[in-house]
Amino acid sequence: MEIFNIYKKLFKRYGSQNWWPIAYNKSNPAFEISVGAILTQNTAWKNVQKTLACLHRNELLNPKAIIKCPLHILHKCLRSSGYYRQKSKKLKIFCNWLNNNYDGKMLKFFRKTMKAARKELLDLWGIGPETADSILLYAGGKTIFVIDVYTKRLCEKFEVKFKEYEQYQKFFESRLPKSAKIFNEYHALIVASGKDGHRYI
DNA sequence: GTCCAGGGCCGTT
DNA sequence: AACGGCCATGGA
Repeated sequence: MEIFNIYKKLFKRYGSQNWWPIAYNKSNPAFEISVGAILTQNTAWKNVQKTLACLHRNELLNPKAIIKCPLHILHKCLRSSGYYRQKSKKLKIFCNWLNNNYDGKMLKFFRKTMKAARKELLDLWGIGPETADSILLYAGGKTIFVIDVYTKRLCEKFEVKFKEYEQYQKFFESRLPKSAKIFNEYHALIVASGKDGHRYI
């Protein structure tokens, strides 16, 4: 089945997913999205929501506050997201980078070309390809396709298998309209479908 | 009790 | 380049 047809099929079944879900900073969501993208690494979103709520409660959903926050306080909020020591460190590194280079503003960062922006994110400790691309697509509106474990399982169903992340990415991007909106919706639909074990594909 | 969640880093081969 | 171990909580 064609990749774009799978998208249409999933859309008909699951409808618009409205990603990325924003709970708090709706007027300036890019930072919250980036934090969520780091927190949800190999972790159920439900557990991340508790952390976001705690961060918001403690007025920690901004770069400067996280930079200043003592580690043991950050640990408390992050515990429910798992890997809380690593992820606390990741948030600190991300916030320091953002504050030092872009005045704490994601919008300044997103002025860069996508390739330069992607490389810069990947050079940060704690941000790999999926997290970088989630930030670029969902926080920055860049036209880049996010690959995750559900995407690879979907590919397996059609006996499509690669070694590298970027190969999966090219596979999808080359078979779809070059549209951030479609990339956005498709990845979210793949996650929705993956949670059902891709049973309707 | 086991397995998995909207991964990524690091050391060894 | 490839592979395994590690990180850690919470729900099914």
